[in-house]
Amino acid sequence: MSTSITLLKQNGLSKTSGRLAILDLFLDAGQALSHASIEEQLEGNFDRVTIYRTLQSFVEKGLVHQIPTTDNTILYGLCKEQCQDGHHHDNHVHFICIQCDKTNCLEEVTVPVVKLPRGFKPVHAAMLVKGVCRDCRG
Amino acid sequence: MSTSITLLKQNGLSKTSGRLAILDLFLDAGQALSHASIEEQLEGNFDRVTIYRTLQSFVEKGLVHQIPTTDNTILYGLCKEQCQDGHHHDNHVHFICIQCDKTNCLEEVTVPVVKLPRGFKPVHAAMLVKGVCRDCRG
DNA sequence: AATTTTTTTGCAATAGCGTTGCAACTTTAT
DNA sequence: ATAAAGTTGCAACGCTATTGCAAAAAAATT
Repeated sequence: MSTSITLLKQNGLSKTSGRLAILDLFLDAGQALSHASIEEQLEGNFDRVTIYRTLQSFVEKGLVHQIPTTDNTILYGLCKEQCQDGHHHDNHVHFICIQCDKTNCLEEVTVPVVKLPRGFKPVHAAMLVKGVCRDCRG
Repeated sequence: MSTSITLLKQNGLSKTSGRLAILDLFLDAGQALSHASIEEQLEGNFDRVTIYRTLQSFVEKGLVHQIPTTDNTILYGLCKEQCQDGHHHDNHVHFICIQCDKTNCLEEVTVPVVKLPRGFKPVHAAMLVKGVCRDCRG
């Protein structure tokens, strides 16, 4: 059975062609994707709304996680290794390349714990690093 | 001379009523602001487009910095203390309260340095912490 | 202080992003 | 095979953000 079908089942999502197609894009890409790039890659085979709703359901079920950006778009990341078992982790650092513009989940780099001022109670932390990625350094 | 006039001069921006009004909002707020909340507070005294352009020029000149979010809006933060001298720093942690929804610049908490995998060259790092803020904990 | 130059503002129009309601369709359960 | 539940596409809508241009304001010049 294909990885994408397994992933959908594990996360309690019914198997539809749209979800499989989008999930395969993530598995192939190995990087974070935006709604726009998904829509482009699907070449009109699925409606924009379907893509929005699919991404929404993926986030709700914890299949992918949202990555904050400063350009008012949302990036979606699929964690390959750690999340196969249904448990989702997004406590890793995200790396945004300033040359190729790709965003990678650095799953081996966990977000460090910081000491907050008195009174602030942390629940979740995210970290974004901008720079030049491995591929662009050559 | 008022703080806002000084800040504009220091950052090479001409003194206009719109910029002064928006800058005063930041100085009063002590928290990060979105375009929407600024527009609301200005009560129609300035055009939406003016607000966009003002924020853009503030970012360009380094008066304020953009804070990434996952809800496809951009937040703008003014660093009070460290940035008075014209030097802008945004290497601090941002705290987003999940109860009151306010975002604070924790200027005393610097973003920790993380060790990246071989090949990745960092240029800039940002950190977001979600949780309950001082005011909401009571 | 008056004039010129430069910059900024508001309006109108436009484009893009994201959501909602509803009927048709597909998937899953019985 | 059928019924129930969930998903999809379409159309419409609302919100966010950008651009061009003329009027207005600020800064520089004389």
